[in-house]
Amino acid sequence: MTESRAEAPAALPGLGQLGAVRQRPRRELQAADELPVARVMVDSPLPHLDRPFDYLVPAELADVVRPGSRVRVRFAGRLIDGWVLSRQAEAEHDGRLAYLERGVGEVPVLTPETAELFRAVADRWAGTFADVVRLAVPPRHARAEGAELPPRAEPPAAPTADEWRRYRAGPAFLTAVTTGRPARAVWNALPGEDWPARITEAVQACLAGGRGALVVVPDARDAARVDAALTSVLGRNAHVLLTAEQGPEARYRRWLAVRQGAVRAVVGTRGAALAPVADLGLLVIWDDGDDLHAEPRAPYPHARDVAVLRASLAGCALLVAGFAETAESALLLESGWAQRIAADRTAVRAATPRIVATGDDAELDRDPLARSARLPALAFRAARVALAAGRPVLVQVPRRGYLPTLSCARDRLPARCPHCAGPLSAGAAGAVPGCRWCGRPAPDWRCPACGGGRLRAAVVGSGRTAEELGRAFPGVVLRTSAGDSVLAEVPAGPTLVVATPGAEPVVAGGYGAALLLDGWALLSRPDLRAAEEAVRRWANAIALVAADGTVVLGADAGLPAVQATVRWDPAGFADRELADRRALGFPPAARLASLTGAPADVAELLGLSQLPPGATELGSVPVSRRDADRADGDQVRLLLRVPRPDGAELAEALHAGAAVRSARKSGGPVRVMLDPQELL
DNA sequence: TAAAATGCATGT
DNA sequence: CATGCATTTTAC
Repeated sequence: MTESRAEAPAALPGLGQLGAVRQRPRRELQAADELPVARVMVDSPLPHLDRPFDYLVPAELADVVRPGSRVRVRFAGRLIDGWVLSRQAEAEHDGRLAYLERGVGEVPVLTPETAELFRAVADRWAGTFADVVRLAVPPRHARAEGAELPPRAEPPAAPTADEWRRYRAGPAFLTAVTTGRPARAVWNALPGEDWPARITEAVQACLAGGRGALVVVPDARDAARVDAALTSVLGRNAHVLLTAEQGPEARYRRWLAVRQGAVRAVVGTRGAALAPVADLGLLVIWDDGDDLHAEPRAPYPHARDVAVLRASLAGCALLVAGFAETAESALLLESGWAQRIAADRTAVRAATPRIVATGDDAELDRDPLARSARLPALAFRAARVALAAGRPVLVQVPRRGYLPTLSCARDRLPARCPHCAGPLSAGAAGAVPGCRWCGRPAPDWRCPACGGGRLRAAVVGSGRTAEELGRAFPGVVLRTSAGDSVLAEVPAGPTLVVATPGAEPVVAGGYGAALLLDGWALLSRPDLRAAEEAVRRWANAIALVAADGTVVLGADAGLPAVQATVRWDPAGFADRELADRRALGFPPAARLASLTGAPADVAELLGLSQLPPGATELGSVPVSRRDADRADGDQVRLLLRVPRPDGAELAEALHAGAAVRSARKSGGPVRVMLDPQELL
């Protein structure tokens, strides 16, 4: 019922075989009277086909094929899917036009706003429109199309901004959202903040003003928390939850309800940043430093950057929120594009538990067994006090599986390449250390901080923590939340909760204490974002601790990341991080692109791309074969850097280069990523 | 997977 | 050096 076919007339009887072949059943179709040309984007992964194609709209489809409609078209012989960008009076193509084969579904899947957004996302990340549509529009499910839409919820009253009064500019932001002004803010949430409730108030403010709202969170557990908060305030029908782990039918049904404007608020994970919310008034992104916001499928957009782009295009309000703050957020503030929403120091002090860093005990550190068996005395005492008072204790342990890399033997700062500031790696045992980015050897490396020349391998992996703790605190209930058994919540009471970052359960009233172990390991990771990531993980754990609780941070108190955490100064840390990145020429101060593929293919793409004049090549390095990746040949990765203003030009050049390669059908695939998340 | 363009062998 | 048939390329 939902498919409309442009029927070809039945073959005429009596027409000879030869005749039938000669004048091909040239379908006697008539073009629509009004706007007979449809401008169509075809669903092809080939970059050189990433442009509109003109088709004639048969009269039978005149009413069902609208801008945004999904269609089937004959393209180079085969039938493929496409999306109608617009209906036109005239074609741009001067050759013969084919007719659209049929329409698919009644509801146009693209809106003018999302069509523009998808094009902008494709352009920003050097990808194709079709790739972005694939991320944004769930697979069609015919049964879901027949489903009834939920009843429309009435706009709620504007919320009281009571809890937002703790933050400077907080109530003003809610007012701006209610009145439809495109306010843009970076919100530094206080520890212990019931952030799903605050976000719910912002959504309520937006709905009260008659516009739609969209909330993007890192994972399904966070989405469920916001979903519950929204339901408790707005009821069941005012919003939907859009996450990848729903079944295809439910997913498409909810997406359609949003598309048709039956539901005006959405909470979901990264893909939801592209959801077709009608008349968007507010975008919220929570914990934008979480790498789950980075989409692992082409063209690899980051949900925060999508949100920033979309807020600009749609002219809507944006709230970039979290307990921690990223260098990207700091740049939004520095440029004046966004304003900060934060509490003053008095309120911060009142809300923050006591946080102490243990420093690092060199002796414990040298012996990993001793390290896991003997908790620093401070941590042991804090845990015992909390448990004795009948309160739960959170123990945060890093996930296993970090790469062995090199750091200064004395102060443990990551060893960086003197030439390009990439991380040094030992490579084969005993080999000369070399740079993971530019491949240069660094035989006479010296630590820029302390002048030391000795390197040490930083290998991490603490799986035994739970066991060891059980022995240290006999008789105490021990729960773990990690990997595929993540707890959303634990009951209040004297429990030891061992969790990996991102999997910490919440507890009513907050934890009595938190022990953040192996901090030095987090900080000595080779990643560019290691320090920012460490601060973010610590901040998220600290935020779960009661204001009268204690946090023991197992890291050297002299390190800037540790100091910022102990003082609860995520904003100051982000500013500093931004300055550091600028000095090194890294995102977000500069824009990078990585090209990964067989050496010849990478070289070919580079040769075909007209890079902006300011582009510099950071050299190509062999890429270690990723887990289940194809076994074929050695791959290299090339990094390109341009000044931030040239980012669009860089993306365009690479897309154009890829288009030439695909038109030529030459060579194997090259993966292009802009501002890639992990820079090992 | 349909037409158009190109390549190629064959016969004059 | 046309002609017919096979193969490759284009893509509306």
